[in-house]
Amino acid sequence: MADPTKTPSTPAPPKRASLRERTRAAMRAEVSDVAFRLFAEQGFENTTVEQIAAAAGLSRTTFFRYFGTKEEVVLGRVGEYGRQVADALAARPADESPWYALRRAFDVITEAGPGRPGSPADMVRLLSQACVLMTRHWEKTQGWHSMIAPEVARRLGESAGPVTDMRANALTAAAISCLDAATDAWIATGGTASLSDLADQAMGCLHETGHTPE
Amino acid sequence: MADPTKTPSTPAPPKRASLRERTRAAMRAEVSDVAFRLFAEQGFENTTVEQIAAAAGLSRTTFFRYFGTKEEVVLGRVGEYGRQVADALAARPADESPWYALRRAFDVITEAGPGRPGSPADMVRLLSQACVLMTRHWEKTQGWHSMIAPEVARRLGESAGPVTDMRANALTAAAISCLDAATDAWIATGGTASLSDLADQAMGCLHETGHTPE
DNA sequence: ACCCAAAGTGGAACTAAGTACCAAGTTGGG
DNA sequence: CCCAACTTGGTACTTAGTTCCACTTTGGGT
Repeated sequence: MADPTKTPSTPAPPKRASLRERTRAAMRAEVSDVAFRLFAEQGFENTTVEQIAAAAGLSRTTFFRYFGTKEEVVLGRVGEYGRQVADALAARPADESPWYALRRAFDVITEAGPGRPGSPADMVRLLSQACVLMTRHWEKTQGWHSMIAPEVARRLGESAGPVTDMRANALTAAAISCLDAATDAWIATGGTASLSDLADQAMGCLHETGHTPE
Repeated sequence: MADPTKTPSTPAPPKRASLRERTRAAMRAEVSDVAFRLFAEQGFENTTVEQIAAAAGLSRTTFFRYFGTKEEVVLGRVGEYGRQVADALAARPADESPWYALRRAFDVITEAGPGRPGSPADMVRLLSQACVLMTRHWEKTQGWHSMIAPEVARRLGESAGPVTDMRANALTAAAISCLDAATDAWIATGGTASLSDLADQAMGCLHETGHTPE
């Protein structure tokens, strides 16, 4: 695996947006478009870098100069939407609660109609189908999530159904995320802090009743 | 990438735990131990399948019969802990709130001292270092998370510090998880439902004020 | 208009993950 | 005791990703 930190794509502009850099960005965009067309036609896994390079009119070698990884083509696009969400979040009134502000920032994604080509909605479809994030796919099929979510669904005490399942999935994934955040913070301290306390903190900031049974 | 659904490891026991299956499980465990020793010594990326196979006394080919992927060695171990958490969750009193029950189920991980070899705590350390889940690493360094979390931290209105950062990370990751759950549910409906409503539902079940600014 | 250092390009050769296939060896259990 | 089923290792292949080198292009200053 390539180290994602030393991406060969944009080595931080030393001064301004020089002509060469703009050309480079344009190339990246064009190659990305070509790649996504192929992905949509034959799927992510079934599309080789060679095909993309050929279709875009460059060599395999050069492709890897623009994208360090095949995945990076997809991830780059995802990152764009992330930037939009981040911008939307920053634009929200400062006195809103973080959770509500986040919900409104996500409108950038949720309110985008699936009509326009290349819209976030379409991309979401492609991403889920493409199974790029093999890891997340695994987590949801074989990992903790699938083992825990059913029990959570049962505990929600609602009639079984797609909406209840979704709520259980959200709850489970959020909890796991909190645990992840706690362990990350714990590792950052070199293991000196109390992982248990950190987990309380992380989960508590989402639902104050995290400390009490009911 | 191998399809994680057709894992060559345990093709569903047709009748009982036959002798051959138990032998197989024992082999898997032993190979896994050898692999983790190598991972700990030289890191995940720098350890080749060939090395693991040689150290375990089997051929490369046979290794792939036990583990479809090098990652699966690690993921298998993670899955064991997941099963423990799931069991712990099922054992909690039925009248506890889901969120609290989840918190207590995580005690299996958080309360395990980092002393014993192969303890969850040690494994957590290894996993974060190994960067197996290249995706999650990316998400946290280049992805949405890193773009959104700082803003959330600012909005928490607390003095900057490691704990605030962790709370912001937890909040951000949880919100993204909710959005993921919503889009998954949305895709499951073929795009007929309102993604926006689903997002409200998913985020709302964690913090009731998700629907209101304050 | 000219020039050159820097950047871009493509090809060849390499490592490593993962897959497909085959021929031989082992063994469980009737 | 035996054979069908399972296991094993070897070879050959595809693809992602890296490294190196030689060649071409070009931006931008003189």
